[in-house]
Amino acid sequence: MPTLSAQRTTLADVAAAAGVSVSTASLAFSGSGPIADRTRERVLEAARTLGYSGPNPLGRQLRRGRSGIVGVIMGDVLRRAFRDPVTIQVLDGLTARLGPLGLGVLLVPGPHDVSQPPVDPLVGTAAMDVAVQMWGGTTDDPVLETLRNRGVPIVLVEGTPQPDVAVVGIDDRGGMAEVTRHVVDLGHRRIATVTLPFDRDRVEGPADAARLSGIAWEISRRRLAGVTDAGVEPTVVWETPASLVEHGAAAGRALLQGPDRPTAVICQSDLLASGVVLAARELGLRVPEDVSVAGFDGLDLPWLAPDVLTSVSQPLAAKGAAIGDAVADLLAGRDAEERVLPVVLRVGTTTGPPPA
Amino acid sequence: MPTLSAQRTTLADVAAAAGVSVSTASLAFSGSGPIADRTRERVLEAARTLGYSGPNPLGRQLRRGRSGIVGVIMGDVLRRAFRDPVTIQVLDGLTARLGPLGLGVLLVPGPHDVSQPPVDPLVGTAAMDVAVQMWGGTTDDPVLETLRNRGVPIVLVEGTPQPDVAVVGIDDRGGMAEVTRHVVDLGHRRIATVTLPFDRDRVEGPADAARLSGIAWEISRRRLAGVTDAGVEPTVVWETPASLVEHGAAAGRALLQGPDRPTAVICQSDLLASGVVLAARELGLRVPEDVSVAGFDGLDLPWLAPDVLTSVSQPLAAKGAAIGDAVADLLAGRDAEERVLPVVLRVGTTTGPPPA
DNA sequence: GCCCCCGATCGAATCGATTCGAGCACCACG
DNA sequence: CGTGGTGCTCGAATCGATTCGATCGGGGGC
Repeated sequence: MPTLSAQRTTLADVAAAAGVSVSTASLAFSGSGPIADRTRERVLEAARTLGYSGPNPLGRQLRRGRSGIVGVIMGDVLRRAFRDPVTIQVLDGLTARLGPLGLGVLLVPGPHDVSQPPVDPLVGTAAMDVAVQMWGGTTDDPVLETLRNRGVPIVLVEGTPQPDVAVVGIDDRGGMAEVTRHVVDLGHRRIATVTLPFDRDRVEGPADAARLSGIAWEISRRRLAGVTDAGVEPTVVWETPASLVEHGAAAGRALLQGPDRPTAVICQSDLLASGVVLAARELGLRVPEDVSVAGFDGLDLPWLAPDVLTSVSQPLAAKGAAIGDAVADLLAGRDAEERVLPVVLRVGTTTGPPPA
Repeated sequence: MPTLSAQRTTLADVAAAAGVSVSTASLAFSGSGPIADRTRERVLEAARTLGYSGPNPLGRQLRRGRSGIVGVIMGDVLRRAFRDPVTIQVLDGLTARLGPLGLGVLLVPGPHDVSQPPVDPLVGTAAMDVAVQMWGGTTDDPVLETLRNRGVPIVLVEGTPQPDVAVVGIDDRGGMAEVTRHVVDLGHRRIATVTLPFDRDRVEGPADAARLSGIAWEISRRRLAGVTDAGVEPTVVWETPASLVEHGAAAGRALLQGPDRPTAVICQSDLLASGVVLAARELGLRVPEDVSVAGFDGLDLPWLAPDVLTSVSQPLAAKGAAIGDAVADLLAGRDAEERVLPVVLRVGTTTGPPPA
């Protein structure tokens, strides 16, 4: 039963079998420190015989004071967050950068819904050398609070800059201004906008002044500010509960009815925008002849083919890598500067001049 | 600087401050064992004063011999695996079940491509109490080999049953047979099928006898067998490199040309099927009047709306939960029985009688 | 031929908590 | 007033590896 013995075999056993001290055996595995080739061989041979597959990570971690784990806090239900290709691709870029550093990603779920406690127990108890919060992160975020108490360094993605927290983001505001100008330059004047959620309440529908003045989530606020920067006062600001195709479709159905419907809809995400496109088609409107639609993120959306969504491309893999760099900085004791990645306007086939 | 002191404060410090022994202080936190309320209060008070946020997980883990971590091995690049909603939703169900058990999920990437070493270093070195392999898992899988050497118990999802490994899966074969019979009953005779990858080579195109006889990945093999079970000999078996909309579209474009094109296409995943539907529309074919399309998984595909894909629904959250149960079994030292979850045919709007 | 130095190896302390058995004080009962 | 029991608290061992300083032996330099 190699399973059982493998679990119980320790470095001390191997050392004894090889006739060396524990410290020497340790050197044979870690490679740090001087050791004669012959000795190392002998130790490895003994390990092989005993079915010892290397030092127990738990012992190593305790001694080193490092777990080699980066906790990634998904700002929301896994399911929802994961249907967001943006998060996924960033996560992919992150793991790619973290792997060579010998670091692994521990998935920490956000709260499942408003009724549940806002902080997953793992946030307070799991071993992690650094935490990455993928979304949200207002100043009074209880998750950040907990992490700070533990003394875990934090990387915040697309959140509110604050002391003692490394921030990684993109130029949302500039990108949004750029795509808005593109739409304005085409001649549009009646422009509506569809936004990401404002806060944990996740309201759906047109936002009134009260809601507009209290947008908690940085990303929604910044992207909205971009529209204003371009000199546009949206006819409607439509708030969605999540960045999903179906919410975009619902927004589209609501916005694109009636005589004074907007001639262009600018969305804060590609998923929302593709929902609007589908809704427009459903209503018998041609895109872009009858209505122009723009998104944000620059995703490949195979199901819109042959159309290409006009959008603002953000460098997803690079963003993941930047997060990884920030993590490395914090681990090395450097304090990480704010990283803001550039975005670029992608003009597709879903925007054109407004109908005459 | 609460950060620094928090990191360095230990249970011993708290005990000293509270005027109790370390063991008593430990009891105050763990809650196991008898302790007077007043004493506990005193300890917690001292902890608060010192900015101690609870026992260091590393120490606890070493002592307990448990890390509280479940390693989840994504059978493929994160990016690709994550674009697969099936994996995501299962993962969500899994974390939901694992949370209450105090377990966290460590993401372990599969190899990025064929040229890279097939086993991520984390598989061999990261602390994990149980490993879950989400995909693949042939008998000679080097990942499983490594895990076995380490003595880490394994849960295999949709893989080849083998000794010492807990298996969770669904009734692929039965489900596929059912949907195939549905199509046959509608009157179809010329039926093509689009499959998931056969192996790490990820070939794209029609599969010849040689390839058909050597399908390494269990899931593709079983779903194909389901078609045969229903008495259907597919006119073409089209292999794809991954379960993605664009590969389905490519298959559709190739299959749906020419005079003796199939009247129905049965796909091994919904993503592939939706690609086929899009390709059909692109070619000016009506679905289901000109061609019927069926998928597998039972996903919500908002972009096909108002169409609903005929498919075989698998219980994704329940699958995640079943994996969690298997994990719990293994941790408790029970050996887990094989879990096979039922599937159910969902007749949508994409299948109908063949053209006259 | 002697001494010094360097490379290899070893011992022992340490990381931070958990846990078991022993000890102790106090209460209740006889 | 003595004894048995109960309920807390404490000491010490332990989990498995890393690492620093000390030791030992052999080869090279003078």
